[in-house]
Amino acid sequence: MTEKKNNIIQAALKLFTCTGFHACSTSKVAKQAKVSEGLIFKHFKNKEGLLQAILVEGEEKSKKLFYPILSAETPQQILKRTLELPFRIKGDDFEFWKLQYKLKWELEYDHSKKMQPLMDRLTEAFTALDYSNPEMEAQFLLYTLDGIAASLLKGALNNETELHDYLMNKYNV
Amino acid sequence: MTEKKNNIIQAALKLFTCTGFHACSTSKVAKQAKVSEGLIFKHFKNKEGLLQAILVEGEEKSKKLFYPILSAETPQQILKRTLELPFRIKGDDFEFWKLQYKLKWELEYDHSKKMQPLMDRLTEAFTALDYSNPEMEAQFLLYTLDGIAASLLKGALNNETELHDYLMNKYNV
Amino acid sequence: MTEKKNNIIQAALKLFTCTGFHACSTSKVAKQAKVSEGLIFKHFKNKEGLLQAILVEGEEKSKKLFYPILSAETPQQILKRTLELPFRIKGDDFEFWKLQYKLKWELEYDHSKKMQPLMDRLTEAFTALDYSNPEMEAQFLLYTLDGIAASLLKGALNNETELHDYLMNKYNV
Amino acid sequence: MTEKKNNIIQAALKLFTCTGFHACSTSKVAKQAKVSEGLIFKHFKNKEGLLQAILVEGEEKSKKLFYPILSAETPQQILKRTLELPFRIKGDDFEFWKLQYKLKWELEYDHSKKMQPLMDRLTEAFTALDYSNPEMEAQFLLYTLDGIAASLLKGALNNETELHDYLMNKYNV
DNA sequence: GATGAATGAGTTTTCATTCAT
DNA sequence: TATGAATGAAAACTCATTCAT
Repeated sequence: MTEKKNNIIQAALKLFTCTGFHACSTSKVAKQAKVSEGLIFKHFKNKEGLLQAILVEGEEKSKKLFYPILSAETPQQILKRTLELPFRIKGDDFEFWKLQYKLKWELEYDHSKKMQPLMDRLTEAFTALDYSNPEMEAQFLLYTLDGIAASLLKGALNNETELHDYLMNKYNV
Repeated sequence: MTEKKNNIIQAALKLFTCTGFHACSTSKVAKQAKVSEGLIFKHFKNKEGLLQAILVEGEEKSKKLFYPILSAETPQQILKRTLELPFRIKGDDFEFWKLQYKLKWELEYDHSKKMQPLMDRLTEAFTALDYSNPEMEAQFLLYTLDGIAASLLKGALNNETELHDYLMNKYNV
Repeated sequence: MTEKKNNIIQAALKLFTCTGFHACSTSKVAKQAKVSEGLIFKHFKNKEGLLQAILVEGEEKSKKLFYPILSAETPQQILKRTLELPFRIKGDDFEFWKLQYKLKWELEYDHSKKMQPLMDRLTEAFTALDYSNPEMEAQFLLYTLDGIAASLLKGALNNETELHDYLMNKYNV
Repeated sequence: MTEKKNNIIQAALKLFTCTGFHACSTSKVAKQAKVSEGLIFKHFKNKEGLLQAILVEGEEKSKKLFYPILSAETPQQILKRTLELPFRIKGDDFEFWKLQYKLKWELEYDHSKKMQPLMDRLTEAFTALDYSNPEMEAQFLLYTLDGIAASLLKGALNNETELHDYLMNKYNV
C-alpha cells in the first residue's frame, strides 16, 4: 500500500468518525489526506469502497481486541477479559470502534455475527461457573458492555475505572 | 398546526428514521408528505429546523415513557417499571425512539441529561432495597437497558419476552 | 391610500434603496412593512408594480426639487438654484433620489427626459449671461452636478459646504 | 488559467454588465460560457468570488487607463490626458468600466481610493497652472468627468466629440 | 382590505465521479 | 501512481406569486 493510499484511509477514518459517512464529502477526505480528489477513486472505486477498505483494515483490530477472550483458558479468565473489553479501547482503536458504532446506526449495518464467538465463550464460562441461565446471563452482560461502550465512545463516561472495578466485583473476578 | 405541516413532520420522522438525517433529502421528504419542497422551509426555516420540530414533537413521547417510573410509589414499582422500559416502545413510538438513537450517533447529540431523573429514582430504589452500591447499580442497569434498547430498535432482538422475564427474575420483581 | 399600503411603499423604498431592487425580496419588504406577503400583490399586482408605485410617489419630490429652477425669474436665479440642486437633497428625499440613481444602473432606466426642462432653462440662463457656448455649458454643468449628486448619495462627499461655496464662486452667484 | 475558466470570466463580465450582478444567475453564466455550472464554483468558490475575479482581472485595465496621466510630464499633459479619460473607454474596456459603475451602486462599493492618485496629479497640475483653488478645481473636474463617464457608459451620450472638444477648449489644452 | 398557507420554478451550491494528461 | 479540470445530477434553500378564507 502506497503512502498516499494509507493517508486516504486514515483521513477517511478520522472524518467519517467525527462527521459521519454521509455528512463527509470525498473532497474533504482528499483535502485532509492531502491528495487529489481523483486518487480516492483510483484506489477505491467509489466512496462506498473507501468505507469497506477502512472496515477491512479494522478487522485486525477487531481480532486483536477479541483474541484474549477467545484464547482464555479458564472461565474466570474469559469473564475477566470480557469485562475489560470496553475499557481496552484506546488510542488508535478508539476511532475505529466509534466508527463501527456510528455505522451500525447510519447504515443499519449489523455486527452481531462478529459477536457470536464471544457470546459462545461467555456462555461456556457462565455454564462452568454454575450460573443458572448461562445463555441469558451472557446476553445480558454483552448488552451491558455494549451500553457502556456506546457511552464511552461518545465521551460521555466519566467514571471509567470506578465502573470497571464495580463490574469485576459484581462478577467476582 | 395545518394538515400539511403535520404531514411534513410525519414524513420526515419516517424517512430520517429509516434513511438517516444526512442521507435523506428535503425533496424526498416533500414528495413523501405530498407537499411542495418550499413549504418545508416556510414552516421550519431549514432542514435542521425540521429535525428540531420532530424532536420537540417527540418530547411528550419521552415524558409518557418515563412517567410511570417517575411517579412510582415503591422501590419495587420503580425497578419493575424501569425493567419494562425498552419493551414498552411500541408502534408509533418505535420510530421516534429509533430516530433518537440514530441522532445520538449521527449528530453526536447528548441525551444523558434526559436520563438523570431516571437515574435518581433508580438509585433511590436500590438504596431502599439495600443494594450495597446503589449508584453504580443504577448506572449498570441503565447501560444494560440502553444496550437492549439499541438492539431492539435495530430489530436485532429476537427473544424479547424471554429477556424481559429474565430481567424481572434477576431483580426479583 | 390605506395605512398598510403606505407602509409597504415606505418599506420598499428603504429596502430597495439600501439593498437594490433585485437583491431585495418581497418577503423582506412584507416583514419590514409588518404586513402579510399577499397584501403586496393585492395592492401592486407584482414586484415591478410596487417599484412603479414608489417612482410615481416620488414624482412630486422630483417636481418639488426642480420647481424653484423652472420658476426662477432671472438668469442668476436659475444658475444659483441649479447649483444648489444636489445640496438640497435632504432627509426623506435622500432615499428617493438614491433609489433613482441605483435604478438608473440596475434597470438601465433613463431619467434624462426628466432633465430636459432643466437643461433648457440652464441654456437660457447661460445665453442671457453671454456664455459663448450656452448649450455645452449647460450640459457640462449638469454632468458636474450629476457627479456630485452621485458622490453625495453614496455618502462619499465630505466637504459639502466647501464645494457648494466653490461652485457659487466659480459661477459668480 | 484554463480556457474554460477564462470563458467563465468573460461570460460573467458580459452578463453581469448587461443584467446586473443579482439579476444574473450562475446558471446563465455557465450556459453562456458553455461550461457546467459546477465548474464556476470549483474555480471561484462562489458567485461573489467570481465577481472578485472579474474585478481583479480588470485592475490592469484600470492601470492602463490611468497610466498616461500618472506618467505625464507637464501640467498641460496631465490636464489634457485627464480630459480624455472618459473618451478613451473603448471596446473591451467599455464592458469592464460599465460593470464598475453598476457595482458602485449595486454593491455600494467604493472606488474613491483608486481615484486618489489621479486627484493628486490633477491638483498638482492646477497648482502649476496657477488656478486659485487647485484642490477644489481638481475635485470639480473629476466630478464632471464622472458624470460624463456615467452618461457615456449608459449609452446616453450622443455628442461625444463635441463634448470632448468643448472640454479641451474650456481648459485651454 | 388583509392574512398566511401553499406552490413551482428558480437560485446558489455541493456532490460523487470521470477523464485527459 | 497521481493530478486537477470538468461534469451532471442533486442538494438545500429562495423567490414571486396565487388563493382560500
